[in-house]
Amino acid sequence: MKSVTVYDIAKEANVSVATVSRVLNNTAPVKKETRDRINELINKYQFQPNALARSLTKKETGMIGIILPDITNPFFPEVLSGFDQEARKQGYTYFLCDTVSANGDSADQYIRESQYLNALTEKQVDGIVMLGGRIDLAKPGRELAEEVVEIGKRLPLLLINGRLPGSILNRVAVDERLGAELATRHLIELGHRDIAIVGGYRHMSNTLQRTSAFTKTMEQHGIPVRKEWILHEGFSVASGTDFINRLLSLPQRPTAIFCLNDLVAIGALKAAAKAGLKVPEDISIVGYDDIPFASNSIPELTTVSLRANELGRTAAEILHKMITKDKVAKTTLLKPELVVRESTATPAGKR
Amino acid sequence: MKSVTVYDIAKEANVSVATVSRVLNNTAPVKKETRDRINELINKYQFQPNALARSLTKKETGMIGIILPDITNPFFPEVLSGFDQEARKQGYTYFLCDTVSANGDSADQYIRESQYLNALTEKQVDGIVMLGGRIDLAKPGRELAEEVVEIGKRLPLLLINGRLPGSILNRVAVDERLGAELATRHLIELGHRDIAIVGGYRHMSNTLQRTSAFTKTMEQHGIPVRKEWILHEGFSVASGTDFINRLLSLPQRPTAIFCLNDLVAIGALKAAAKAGLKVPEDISIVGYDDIPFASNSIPELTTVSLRANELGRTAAEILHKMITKDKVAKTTLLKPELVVRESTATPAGKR
DNA sequence: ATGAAAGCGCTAACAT
DNA sequence: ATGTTAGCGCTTTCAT
Repeated sequence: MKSVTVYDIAKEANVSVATVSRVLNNTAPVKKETRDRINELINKYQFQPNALARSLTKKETGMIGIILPDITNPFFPEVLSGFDQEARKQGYTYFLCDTVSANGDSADQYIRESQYLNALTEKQVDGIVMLGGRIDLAKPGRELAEEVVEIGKRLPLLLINGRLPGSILNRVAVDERLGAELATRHLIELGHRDIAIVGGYRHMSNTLQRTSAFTKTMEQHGIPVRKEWILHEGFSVASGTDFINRLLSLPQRPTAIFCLNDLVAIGALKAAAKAGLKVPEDISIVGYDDIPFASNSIPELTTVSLRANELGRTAAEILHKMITKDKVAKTTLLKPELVVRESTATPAGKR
Repeated sequence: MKSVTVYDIAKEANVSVATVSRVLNNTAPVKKETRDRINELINKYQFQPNALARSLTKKETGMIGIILPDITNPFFPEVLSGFDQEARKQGYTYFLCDTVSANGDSADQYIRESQYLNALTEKQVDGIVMLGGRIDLAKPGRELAEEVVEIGKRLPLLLINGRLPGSILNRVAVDERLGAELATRHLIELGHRDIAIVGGYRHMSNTLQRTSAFTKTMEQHGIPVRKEWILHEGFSVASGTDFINRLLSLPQRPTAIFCLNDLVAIGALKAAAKAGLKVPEDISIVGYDDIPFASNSIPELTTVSLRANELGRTAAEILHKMITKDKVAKTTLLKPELVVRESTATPAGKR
């Protein structure tokens, strides 16, 4: 099926392709009469200009790419949704690049990131947003970092909630330390002193930052932090139940648990229920992220909201500015918010 | 920043662009010596062929589009994830087109669908997958349907879990009637006779089909269906709690509730808890979709699995076949599965 | 095995 | 206000 081109339209309208292009893009005045004639033909043939050809000459595609770890993790659809809103508003259409690897191997994930980075630049996207993966590493390998930085030099590249040490890449992020501080202080103010912190990965900078802020906040209140109540290595529901089971088997049990994401908190909720513990009466649980389900669990989860939607929206906004060469701050820091719901309360001993 | 092209490579290698193209695409034998020389240059300059230019001549882009209603609804990320897996395997990169409208107005959604349909064809995608929106309508308007059908004539277009009456469009779907039958029979076999069915929208074909299958199954077992226990108009958590509250205020209460999606079921779970009812002891609840959270609620939700991941994967497979002009069945029907967890049990009266 | 040149469909000077 | 033409960067006959 041969598709119709500007030439076909031009010929039938007895004008040159330039004129057709002019009415298409409204880029120069065209006599109403001929414009009408052309528009009629466009309608008649349902003519759609070939965006590839257009982009080839204009050197802009209106396409952007977003690389993220796993759309199946409920945090990301929220971010993506905000991103989508704003990107759409600016007229972009975007490639979704999910880097999840079937076997959970993170080396695979980084390879995938590289592949997508490549595919996206070949496709001449106007900009790229990255989220998770290597940019969340506490110390990413030199090559891993360099590759991204290199691409960041050739086109607008924005990191969400991550960084590449020493690089000049733009980023937008939610203040990790503040988030952890909010959660910790909430627990302390409720009267807790025996607080565990679980979830995350020791090799990820977010985990490190949050844990460090947690420790600092505890110390500021003169509360000791127990090593055996710090359990990392996991961001899943399953690891959440595992963490709590380990905690419960300890001679000394905490009265509150700060989970480094909501998935872990949900796992904790489940495990607590199975163990016959009531939340928050017997134990308080606070999550992190405020995924949609956090407000639908029983009890509803007290958590730290990363305002994911806004984060995504902001990212798209900034990327757009970068593309249009507007000035943007190198780092945009969003403030997280504590959302107090039902899973936290004053510890039993203090009521 | 001027980017390097085949010409630059060709010149420096003392060959013609044709030769460079040959080694790039491995499309004709090239003397090892010159091939090496070219590859070296490619490496040296980190040369990346411009995919736009390539696509312009090859008339294939390796890009596809997926149009869906709302990535924030946890069912869709599951589908998308399966789709992603397979699409990636086939070397496609895809545009995500989310048609959610801020104000929840479905007219807006259809407009958005049209816009994306247009944008995607202009961008010369190799194929399109549609999900939700107008294709879920029991009777879509003529224009709405025609537009899609028209596009389906020009390029591979596949519908997931939907249809356009009388059209010749390919589709892959999960058997709606079977799903509803599975859920209903499960409840009946448990001993329930007082069963309500809630959720969905009367103008959507899935709601109609499921409700009809529910009714039929009930009748086959000689169980009357009560009109006041059929509550449509909502797929959200909030509508779920609303449905159940209405049900509980009735003089006659059902002993089991079949919710047309998991979100509604979760709302029902919440409302039941607030009303002091124990699930499943006091009332049984079954959902539909098997979203990830269904296995994380307390109690865990008995539900009908649409095998979303597989659905997405299958869609990508079929679309690929359509693109490569392989033969494909017009309709591919997947079988849903009942997943029995904790939210259903024998009714109190029969224990 | 390699080169020359046409063409993919459009936009953007530059003319008129 | 409109036409001519030269690209954009690549692939692909057709020659050699």
